[in-house]
Amino acid sequence: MACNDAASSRQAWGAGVSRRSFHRAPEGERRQELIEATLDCISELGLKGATVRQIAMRAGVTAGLVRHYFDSKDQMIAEAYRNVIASLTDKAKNVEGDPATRLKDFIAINLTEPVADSRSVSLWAAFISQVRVDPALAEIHREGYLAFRDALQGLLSDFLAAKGRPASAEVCRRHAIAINGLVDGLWVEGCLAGDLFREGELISIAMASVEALLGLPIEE
Amino acid sequence: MACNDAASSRQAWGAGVSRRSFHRAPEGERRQELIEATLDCISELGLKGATVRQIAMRAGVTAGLVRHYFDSKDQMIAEAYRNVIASLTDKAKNVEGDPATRLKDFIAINLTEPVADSRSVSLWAAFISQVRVDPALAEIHREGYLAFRDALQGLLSDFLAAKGRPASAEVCRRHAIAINGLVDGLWVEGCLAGDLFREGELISIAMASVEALLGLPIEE
DNA sequence: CAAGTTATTATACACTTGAATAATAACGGC
DNA sequence: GCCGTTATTATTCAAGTGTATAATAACTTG
Repeated sequence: MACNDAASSRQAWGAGVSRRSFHRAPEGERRQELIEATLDCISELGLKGATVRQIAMRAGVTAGLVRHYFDSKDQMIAEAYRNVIASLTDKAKNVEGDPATRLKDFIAINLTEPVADSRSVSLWAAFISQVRVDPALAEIHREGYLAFRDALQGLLSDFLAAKGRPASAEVCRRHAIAINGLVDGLWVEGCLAGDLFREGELISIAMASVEALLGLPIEE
Repeated sequence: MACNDAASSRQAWGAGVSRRSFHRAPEGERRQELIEATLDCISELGLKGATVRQIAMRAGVTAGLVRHYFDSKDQMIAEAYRNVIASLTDKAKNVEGDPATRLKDFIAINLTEPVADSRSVSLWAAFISQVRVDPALAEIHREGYLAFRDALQGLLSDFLAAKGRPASAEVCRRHAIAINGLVDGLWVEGCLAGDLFREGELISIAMASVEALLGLPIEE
């Protein structure tokens, strides 16, 4: 984020032996910038548009630098994937308050920006499409999915208990699978074609659906 | 499907001026073979592994032929996308029988092979990831989604009427959005990590969820 | 402020890509 | 059975790919 206008900081160049001036980024910062640039490229240009040169250009550095921070382009992309999964799940896992509020917020967060936007779903889809190709990505997906579902299952367990209807782990598991599917499906379509839905409609549908699935009102 | 072993049909070659013998495919057949090979490549190697040469090899022809059937590689891929969408929606749209059976079959079909398999979801994701890049693909997706949801909405409308609980278009729309999301979400996860679920579990969860969402048993 | 370390640049390389071209083998009509 | 049409092959091309390497500018340490 610090000094990305490298493109404009070229000096005279071409005449003598001098080369472009540059900025030495602090520890770890350039790494994150490169990952961010990678994700920008993937979401805007597709996976095959995310070339080393294109990524470096966005990050305001030259292509060679990529190999100084990562063993290979593929490794950088795998690391970028972990970043995406984390950004999609972190926000939802940090909900706070009483069980009903936490459940409600969990659903709303996943259907609201920044989790729900076209960039996120593009990135998610790009990686999903590689799950069959690269087993490492498959493993990352699997962990992310299970962590997400487990978090949801915990929320449901607490919620049902608080409502005086404690449920077995098995029942909670089935509810978690269903609600996870519901939220994921609505998230995808909302991201891809948000204009097909009215403002707040998806959240409203999601809330009503969860209430129907659990057979309980979420609010007091 | 007819004569794919072109790789083995090379003749002497190399010595004189003769070239590889080949088979002139009937009208439209080669086109479909190329599309099929394209989809195979995308699902197994990813979008960027689906090169003209790789695709041609799978189809048992040489790379140049692609441009004889399609204006460009991109156009061929767009056409392949239409193929995928069609294969994902056709089976589900042709359900027959009484309203309850049609609804039940619709859900089951979407969560059973061949609709629900890792190849399908890979292809779907590969294209979804390009929706932001290529507006033509965005339009194809939009049409496919709406057709699918409209079909579901019709099924729901018939089902509710048959159960003596006719519902307005608006109510059916909301139910269709929710159930579509639910089925899509379960479909994705089932395709990606089917081993996380027991045999038939996803269908069982989907059926129970739809009953809860509609507030009605599906069976008699 | 000098010397050493290294993050960064510039350039080169071998290879792959989608596309264009010309030659030719396969087939349909007569 | 020959001939014209065209589907198919073989080859070429310029542009783009990830990676390797050497030079160098920026910072760190004394």
